[in-house]
Amino acid sequence: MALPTVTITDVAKHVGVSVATISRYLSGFTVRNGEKIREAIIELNYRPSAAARNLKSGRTGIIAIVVPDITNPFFASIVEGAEGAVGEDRMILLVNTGDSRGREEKALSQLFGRVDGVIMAPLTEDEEGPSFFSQFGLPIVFVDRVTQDQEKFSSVTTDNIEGGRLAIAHLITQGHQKIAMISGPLKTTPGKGRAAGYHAALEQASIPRRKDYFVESDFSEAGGYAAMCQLLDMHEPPTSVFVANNLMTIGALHALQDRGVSVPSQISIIGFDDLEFAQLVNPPLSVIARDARLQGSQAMELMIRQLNNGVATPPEHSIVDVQLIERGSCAVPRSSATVAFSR
Amino acid sequence: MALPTVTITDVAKHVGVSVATISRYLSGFTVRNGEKIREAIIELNYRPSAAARNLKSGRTGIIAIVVPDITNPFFASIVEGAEGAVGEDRMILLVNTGDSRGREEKALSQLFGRVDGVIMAPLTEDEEGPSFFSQFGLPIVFVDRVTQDQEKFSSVTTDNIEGGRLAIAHLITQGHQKIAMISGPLKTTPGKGRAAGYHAALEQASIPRRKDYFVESDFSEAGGYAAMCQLLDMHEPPTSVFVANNLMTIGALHALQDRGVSVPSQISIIGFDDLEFAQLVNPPLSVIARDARLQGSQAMELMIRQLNNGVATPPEHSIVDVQLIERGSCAVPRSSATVAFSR
DNA sequence: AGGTTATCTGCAATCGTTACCAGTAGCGAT
DNA sequence: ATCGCTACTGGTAACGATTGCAGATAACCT
Repeated sequence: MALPTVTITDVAKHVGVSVATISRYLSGFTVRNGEKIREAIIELNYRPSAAARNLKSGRTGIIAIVVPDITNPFFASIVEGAEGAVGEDRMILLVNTGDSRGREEKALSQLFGRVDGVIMAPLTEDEEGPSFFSQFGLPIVFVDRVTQDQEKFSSVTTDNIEGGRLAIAHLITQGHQKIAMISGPLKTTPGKGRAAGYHAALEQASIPRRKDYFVESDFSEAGGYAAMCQLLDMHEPPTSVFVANNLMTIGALHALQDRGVSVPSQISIIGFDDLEFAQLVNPPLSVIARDARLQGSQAMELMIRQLNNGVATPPEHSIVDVQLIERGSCAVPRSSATVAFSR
Repeated sequence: MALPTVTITDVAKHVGVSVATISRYLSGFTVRNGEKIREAIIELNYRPSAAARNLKSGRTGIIAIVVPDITNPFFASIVEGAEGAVGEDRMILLVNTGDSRGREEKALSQLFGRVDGVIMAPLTEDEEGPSFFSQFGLPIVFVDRVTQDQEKFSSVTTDNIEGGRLAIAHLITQGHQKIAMISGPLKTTPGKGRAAGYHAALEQASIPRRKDYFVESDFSEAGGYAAMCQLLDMHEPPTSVFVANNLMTIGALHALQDRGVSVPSQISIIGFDDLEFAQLVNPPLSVIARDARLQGSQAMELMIRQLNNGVATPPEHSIVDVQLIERGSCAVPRSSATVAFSR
């Protein structure tokens, strides 16, 4: 290992031609000593320096994906989808910002010059004025969440409002009136959208809005746990809860388990984002699902199109569908009478 | 966007000094016009070209992580752990090989020159002779799985044998005699190790080995499903099953659910690798757990140490512990009489 | 054989940055 | 004024590859 790095010059010397010829051979031109060169490359174990190529061409062949949390199955699926669509001659650089705004900014600035473009789920979208991203100088495709730079950058989002509506409509159909929501942060696109769907569906059914049935949390498991506890501790707890993402759903289910509250006989639960194990939970979890992998691959396709067409390409906005998957965690409320849960 | 890229030369001209001075300013030396330079950099929005720096220095500041499947929570945790240990001045490039040997080799060759080192969970370890990796010319740290290049590359693995033994010992303690295993591929390190633990524990308890109770599968959910079906279809099915990884466990549970076999009253199940939701499954799943995040961070630490100390650093081998987490999917076998499961 | 293409070749410039080297300015001491 | 010292500066050669240009070679035709 660590043999003195072999360069194109070494190969040229070894064969007895100029570096230009080697370079041309490598880029597919027919060369007189092609066979000899091929052998020399193998013998010397020559690998072209990506760094030098990048410098010359200005392209890196790398696309960054910036996500807040790779252990969230949703983001993992996005990455997988993007990975599948990236093609032969490009690679993915993953950045996990760990829900830290600082890391996100730092990472982004470090990305410059290392990648040709960035696919990202930004942490917050409450940028004031001309956003940080617009000065970034690299193509960006937003996925799952968007900023105000709609007219500048492409995006692939979910029909969050419809998702929220579907969930609540499902609960209403089953006779629920006391419908709570454990929401994500309202300053994020999905947080806002799903909450809007919740409120819209309630309004449509003329169910009055109860402030205490709407808990804004943070899309984390711990947050979901705490929020569910808060709902259970109420004097007049809801008969059903819509939980706005997968991690909070896991937390909420843990809370219910710890409190010994049974689903769906005592309370109905519907989550957002399907999970590999949603069917194995007791009872199988009903969810609003969407195709995260598709979101990832679409984002990658938008990015590649943009890179190939040049900077003049106008941004595109794609929205993937949501669907209700009924499994059994939602049922007719046991009684319309107030039932307080024991601590 | 896409303004003509501003280089160090532009900054130099703008300030009226030489490029050398700008370069020195950037690397932290005190220069006469430091303040002016700072302003010019901001005004022109100058970002140093990573490509040029790479070419000059020979370092990229990027460490690759190559995993077979990023949607597997175990690998996602590894990545997260590594991400946390990577430090300020390095980044992670993720490669998802999708269980394809071809992609793995291709990716590896593309990685050359783009990264300073590779942390990887190799797909197969049955390399004959001097392995592919030894010619790779870049530092490698193997994680979870190792190749025969022990004396050449560092690794962070799990005590798989002990894990297998723990699982089986637990079942034996509860009175099981008909203990089956759904194993991973025997040509992989973890597959081999866990199977060895299984056999060792049986032998120690003087339980005769039954070939038909050992099913070699492929670490995938579908594989686990099929293997469990095979076991259930037996004339004399086992009373307990040790499933060698998380995805196969999910598959196996699905199979049991589809067949209406209840756990643990009809069959006991113990998995390998904890899952976020293991406690939410019905019944809560007992597993052999290990700290995947720790494995990731240790791998990254080994890599960084190696990069800092130079190539002469001897390889190190770290093994992380396993532990039994009892939750309730294992119980005393209902009866020692043969019970066949209906299809 | 001579002339005309069609291919292939080497030279050298270039990408943006860093590092070496020599040089100059500033400043206090002589 | 001169000297020596420090602290900074600019010019320039790399790093390894690609590419336009002009020249060389081969191929083809009459």
